[in-house]
Amino acid sequence: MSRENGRAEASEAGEQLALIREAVRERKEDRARPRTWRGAELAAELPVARVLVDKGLVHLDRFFDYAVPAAMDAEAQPGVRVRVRFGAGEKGGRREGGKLVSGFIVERAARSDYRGVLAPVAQVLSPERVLSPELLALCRAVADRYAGTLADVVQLAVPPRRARAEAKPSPAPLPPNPPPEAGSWARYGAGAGFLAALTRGDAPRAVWTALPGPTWPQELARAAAAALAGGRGALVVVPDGRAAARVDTALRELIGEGRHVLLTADAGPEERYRRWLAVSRGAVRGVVGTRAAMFAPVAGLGLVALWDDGDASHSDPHAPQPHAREVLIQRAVTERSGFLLGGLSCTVEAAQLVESGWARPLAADREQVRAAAPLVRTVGDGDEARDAAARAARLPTMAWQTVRDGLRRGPVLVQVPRRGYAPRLACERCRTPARCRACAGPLQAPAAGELSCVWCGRPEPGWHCAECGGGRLRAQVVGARRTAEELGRAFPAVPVRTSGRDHVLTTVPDAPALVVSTPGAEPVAEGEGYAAALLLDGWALLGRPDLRAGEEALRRWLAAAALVRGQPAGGAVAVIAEPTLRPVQALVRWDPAGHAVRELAERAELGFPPVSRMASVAGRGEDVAELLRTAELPAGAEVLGPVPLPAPDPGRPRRPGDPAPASGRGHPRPGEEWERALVRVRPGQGAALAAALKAARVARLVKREGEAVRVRIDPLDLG
DNA sequence: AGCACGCCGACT
DNA sequence: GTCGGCGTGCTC
Repeated sequence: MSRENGRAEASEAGEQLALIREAVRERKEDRARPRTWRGAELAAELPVARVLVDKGLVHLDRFFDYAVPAAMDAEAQPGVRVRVRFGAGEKGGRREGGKLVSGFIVERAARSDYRGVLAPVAQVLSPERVLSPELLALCRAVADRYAGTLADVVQLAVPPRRARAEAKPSPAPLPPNPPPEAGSWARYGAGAGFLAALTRGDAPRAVWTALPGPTWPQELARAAAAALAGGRGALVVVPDGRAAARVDTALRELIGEGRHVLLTADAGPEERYRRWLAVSRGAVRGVVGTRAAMFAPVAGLGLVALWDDGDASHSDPHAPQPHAREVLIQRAVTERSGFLLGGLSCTVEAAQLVESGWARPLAADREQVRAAAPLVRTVGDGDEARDAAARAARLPTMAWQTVRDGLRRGPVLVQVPRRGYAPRLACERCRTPARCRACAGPLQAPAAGELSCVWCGRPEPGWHCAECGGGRLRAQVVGARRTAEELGRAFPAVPVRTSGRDHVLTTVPDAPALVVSTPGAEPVAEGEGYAAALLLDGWALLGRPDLRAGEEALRRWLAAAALVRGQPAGGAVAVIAEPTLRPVQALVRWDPAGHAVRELAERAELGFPPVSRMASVAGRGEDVAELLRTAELPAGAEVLGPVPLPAPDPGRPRRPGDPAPASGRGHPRPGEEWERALVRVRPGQGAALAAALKAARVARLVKREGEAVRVRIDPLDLG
């Protein structure tokens, strides 16, 4: 910078300072208006506070400068929550009124680029620096990736304030625990080495295919303990409170009290904030929690771990709907920490991390798998039952025998699908899913209307199966849980216990019983585990109109089957589903990683996510079209559709866990026709896609053209 | 989103 | 001449 330049800037800054001082003096003299502050002077150093104003409006996704009164100088540090007047008009060189809104100071500065009179910070809500520079950078990165606003992401990352929790000091940090033994990690070839690398301070990245059985919480805890032993932080994110409690217990057994916290909703807001503060203040370096914990401001992160990334609850329902896997990948990279993505199953995204070389596989050899997994047998639902009792229960003979034999030795798990899965169309003869010839999207048949593509809307009147040439389609109809009731009647001497959405059982005793459960609610059987499991209605899971149907079916089957004793201990599983289907075969062979690799290859071939990247744009037809026309999409971007958006099912109220209708405003109003388009880009262009869609949306909002549109990066419901 | 400013038509 | 219609643009 030249001498002249420097001087010019300095004098400009001086002038501005004088202007600010004058404005503040005027305010002081204006006694008619009550003030929340009484400072006569501005802070001597860095009198400007850059503030993130907490209003979710897309076009306000930037910082605003405020003056820092001297009285607030010490407390008005970057990261604190403040109240500021926002939206006031200027009158005679002075600001009047304006609504009090809250925000965060993100930076203190010597001068402002704003050519006007700065309003003073109205109030520092608390001196607690909750939005650290690291957390701010993470929120910024997540907002960019998901075409969302910083304020929206910060709202997810920083829990609401609880004054009482802030008043208490956090306990003093404890010295690191000694490194843990390898324990059950010894069953995995690279397991002990992975733990050692975490303790040493390295940043190993692994996709871990967990062996069936109840030990994975201990293994997650051991990995966290290994990172903590090296004096670094560890963050473990799991899908639900039940899993979190199991990992929490395991970690406490390993490293004792006081070195980690459990961050879940059921602790209550105040207790949760107290624990979050202990992490934020650096008093505690270990975190086990559910989705929202993915942002936990752990100091010196040495490990981020995610369990079961295929579980839908890892996707935040609040705008901009970030996925825990993507957020933790981001953290592993920028915070140079180790990374562990584990599950009984394996998602396509996880397989892609391995295939791209970003992470390494962490799996046991086949011998270990065979020893730990139950014997899985499969039977197509067309097979006739030969004996009368089996026919009464509407079950194929083999399934019936599996249950009967299991009940002699212990509890038997019966997995029934949840209701409400929409059917997908498949070839009647060979059951190959029906796909669009133009974009390979799934086909749908509206109640009255012709066959068309769910993605691009192209009609497909003369469909013929690409595999076998068949010309007839079948829609899969859910068989229902009635089978389970009938099963209960068929074994009258055995107690029937149910676990579902409303009452979830945590455990069941090690005694003969039929345990009927929906996927995800399976109780853990005490002792050795279930003697057998019966997985019913595979077609309902496989027939969902979703790109991930196969992966999801396998994930749920594996989760249930992993609760059954290993084959050497007599554990047996019967799955009722077409034996030739890929997920069924993967279950029989207990090979989730292989399944994911094959799915990944197929998605690459068809141009599906995550190999390509997608975004969905929904809104009134004219608004969708306008947004897509104005957006400067990356080269080669492909727009599929738009197609009419199916009206939300009014018969089924939303329940927790259901995907939320995103981003607050902008629902189809009665009588309003909504459309949805998908935008598909090549790998590596996801960031450009998000940026383009965000820019186009901002431009539209600034110009106040049309209604809001919903933009969703990595949409889950790809019909 | 609010709210103030501004540039044209009917009124005292 | 002045009041006020709501189109346009900004919010530190």
